[in-house]
Amino acid sequence: MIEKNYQPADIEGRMSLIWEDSRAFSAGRPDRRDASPFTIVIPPPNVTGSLHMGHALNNTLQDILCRFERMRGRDVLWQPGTDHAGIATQMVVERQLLERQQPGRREMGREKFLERVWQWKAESGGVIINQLKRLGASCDWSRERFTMDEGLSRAVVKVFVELHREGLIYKDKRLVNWDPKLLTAISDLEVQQVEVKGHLWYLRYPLAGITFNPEDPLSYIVVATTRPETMLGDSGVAVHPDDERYTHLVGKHVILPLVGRRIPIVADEYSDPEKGSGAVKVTPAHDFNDFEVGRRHGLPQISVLDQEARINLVGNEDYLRGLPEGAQQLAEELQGMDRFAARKLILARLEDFGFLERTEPNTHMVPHGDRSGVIIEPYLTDQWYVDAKTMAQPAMAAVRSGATTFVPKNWERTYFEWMENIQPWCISRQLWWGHQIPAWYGPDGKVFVAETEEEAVGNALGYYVEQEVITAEQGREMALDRNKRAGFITRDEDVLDTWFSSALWPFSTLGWPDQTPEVKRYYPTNVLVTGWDIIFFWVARMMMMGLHFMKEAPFSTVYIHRLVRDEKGAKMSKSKGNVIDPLGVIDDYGADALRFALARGAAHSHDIKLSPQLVETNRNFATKLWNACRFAEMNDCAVSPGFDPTKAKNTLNRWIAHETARATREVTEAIEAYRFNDAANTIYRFVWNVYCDWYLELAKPVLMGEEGEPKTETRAMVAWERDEILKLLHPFMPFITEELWTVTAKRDGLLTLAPWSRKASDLTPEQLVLMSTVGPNDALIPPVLLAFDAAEFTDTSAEAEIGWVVDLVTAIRSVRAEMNIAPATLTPLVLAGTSAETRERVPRWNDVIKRMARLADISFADRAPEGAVQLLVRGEVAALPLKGVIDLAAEKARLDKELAKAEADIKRVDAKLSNEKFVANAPEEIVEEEKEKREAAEARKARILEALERLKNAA
RNA sequence: GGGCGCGUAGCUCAGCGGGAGAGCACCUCGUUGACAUCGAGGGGGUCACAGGUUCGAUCCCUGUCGCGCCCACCA
Repeated sequence: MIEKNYQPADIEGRMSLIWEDSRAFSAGRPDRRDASPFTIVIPPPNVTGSLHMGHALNNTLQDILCRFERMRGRDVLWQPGTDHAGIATQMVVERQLLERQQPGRREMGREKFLERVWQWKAESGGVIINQLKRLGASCDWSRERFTMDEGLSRAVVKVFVELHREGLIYKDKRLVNWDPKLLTAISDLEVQQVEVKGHLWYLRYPLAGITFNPEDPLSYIVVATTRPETMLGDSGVAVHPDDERYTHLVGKHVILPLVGRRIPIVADEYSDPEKGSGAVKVTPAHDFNDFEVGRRHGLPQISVLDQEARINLVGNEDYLRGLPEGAQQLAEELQGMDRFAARKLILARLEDFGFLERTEPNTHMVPHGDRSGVIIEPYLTDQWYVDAKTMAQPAMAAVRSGATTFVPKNWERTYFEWMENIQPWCISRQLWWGHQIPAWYGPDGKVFVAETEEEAVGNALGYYVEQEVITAEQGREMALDRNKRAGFITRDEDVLDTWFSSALWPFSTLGWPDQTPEVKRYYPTNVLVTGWDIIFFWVARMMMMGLHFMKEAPFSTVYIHRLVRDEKGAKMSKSKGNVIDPLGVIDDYGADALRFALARGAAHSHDIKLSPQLVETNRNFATKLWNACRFAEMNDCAVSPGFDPTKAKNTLNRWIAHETARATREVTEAIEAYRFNDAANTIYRFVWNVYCDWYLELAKPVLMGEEGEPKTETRAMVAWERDEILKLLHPFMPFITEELWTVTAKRDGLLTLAPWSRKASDLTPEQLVLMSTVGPNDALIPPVLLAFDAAEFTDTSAEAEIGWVVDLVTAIRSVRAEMNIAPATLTPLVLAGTSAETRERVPRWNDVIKRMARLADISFADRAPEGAVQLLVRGEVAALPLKGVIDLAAEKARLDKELAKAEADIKRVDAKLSNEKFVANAPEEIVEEEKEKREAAEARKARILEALERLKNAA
């Protein structure tokens, strides 16, 4: 028995358990061994994460695909898991320590701290997994993975070691984006350019050998800068080689103000004559461009800041080298000062001595750390890099060749754009939480990279014994005792960028580097579903790693969805306070309603604007479905074992079967094309506007009438239809559909494992496999199946007959409303001059039409009675004799309006048909259509004129 | 500076070469035997603007204006 009221919360809790108990979502189910696999790897949420609307959308879409393919008989693996999220997690735990006034990370030491993080992970990590379950995500939860699992860590080490051996991972000393708050290097992608209102300062750099005089422009050269404090590290001034203003100065020197360093003026194309003064100061250790300029001209790299971006000059050999007496004083004064405080002081000094020419306001982009929010400092350090440029080549080729396709296709351009300009990927992070880099150093700094400590240490000791740095005996002792080798062989302290392990996700989760059966069966995956914000972070890097290690792209399709925004279109953010919590929405309206709202909004080229009200609308839809099923139940509409919908005799039943086949086809094609919104909207309309509004309403007289064959058939058809709807809707609204499936009949199995279309159930397993074979670009081959279905169900005569009923009822309702006829007033209907076809139809629909159009009776006549309202339905006249009730003038006005419309139609068509070029150039069928339109309009006009004539007579 | 996307009914969006669509909101009517979380009906749009291609343009091309986003080391 279906409960009277739809209560999503009850249902959803229950259904989750049932699915879990039946292991419905397990990959490799015995009944699917011969089926073709379908794999999706979840974008692993951070262990620190909790479900937000972006997750809700992302996972709803994945779930739709997985449930759809599962119902089509495929062996689905939706691989779940979480990401260790290096920086984010470390920050969470550090904050917790601070809140509890416990010793900080550094006081604890690395080992203790990591223990603490693992403890945190065990206690509160991964709450998001349960939240995903509440959303209805049909992952194979038994296969949940974590990027720092033993197995996945093994994959990380293996990849690092192999890429290092191949020269694709290397260590380099160059400028990195340094986060002075988190005290770690970060990658280009973790830097956000933020527009900042600042200043452009024009500085006078005195020429060497000439006495500086602020009044004499020939005694100095002007450089402009937004970061005056970096002048401490200047080691040159660059001018453009073709800039005639400065050619005579190239090769000469300037004396760096305040500092006193003598630095050269060089000619370099980097310098832009249009910008600033046309001469630019060169600070190789604090600016990416200057770094390159400095390299080209052999200028020294003078780093003047420490890790926390404080001035560091005292004892700084690079800085002090070649400085005159007295330089020490400035160094001491500035030492330890924050970079911005130092800027102020330096500017004041420059001004005091006449070195500051002028100051201009200047708005420019300043790099910020996306986690810390502080200004990033280009900083000279040793870091590990991936040769992304080399690895990007196969990754681009795979997309170019179509081995991997982006949907929508435009994103490929974005992908190429980035890949073509890719920079070395800095993968080392000065953090503790993460995969520690498998590199060990000897006393001379030589690097030993290996998969295990034993191996690396063995190699190192062997090397140093051979070099006679240590004796063989010492080597043996150190090999056996970690304490003995401490200080001699040390491990790299750094960990890898979180995205390094994420990049391996499509194969590391399957057990790689072991050649597991899962790797064989489920790699490459079919589709990756994600937002555009992590195309670079994640998608591109999975492509690189997948192609390199698996020799195949990790997925054949990348579906990129849009963002979820609030109802006004603003990005949801905590600070704006416009965040809609998916779990709250689920509490209020149910997961199904939320999912359907998201799916209906998931258009290709628009972000989704979500409001609670929108979810409510979709909850109402669920209620509608619920009540439709209750109606079926109340009328004893039950699944009938031998029932074959293709053999239905009743026109109405043939019609709904026809409509269902059409809807099934449309929904299937839409999901295949990742047009989730089209799919969901098609079902919405089919269920509400076709099944409920017309089919059930038209079936009522039969269902409430006497027992007999029509009633038996209709009951079976109502139930069959209900089941088809539950199937179509299941990928979108899994909970309510599974509940209704369970409650409405004794079933052999769960809906979630039921065959997608009726015919699929009739196919042999071999046929099913054949049809779900993956083709190029993951194109499935269901058109075979659909053509089959459609042909079998197509019934144009049923369509025409029910169409006529629908039009007739609609026309009568419309005119009754217009004429303000009370619903209680039953009016007679006279069909005038009807065709034999109509005459034959009427008895079949007599009850229905009377009921739905509020009629007293239906009769035939040669012509419409005088003073009747005359309607045109499919070219024939339906008259409502309402003499006395209707306002003749109003009726005349109504007919005049229709006449005008018919005449306008004729006129427009005539304009076309009389155009020789149109007749000559337009396709034949279009011309033919236009002619038919004209005829129809002419006929309509004739009928309306007759009607007007009769009206006149009545008056 | 480069790139992408979007401007269609009050709102959110479909449609993307041959007569302007949906949902929500709005107005009118309705306690009809699944459903008021509902039913019936209705109003409302020079499809941003200007050119071009075409027999024909909301749809294709070019430009303009407006909005949003991404990338970029420019002093």
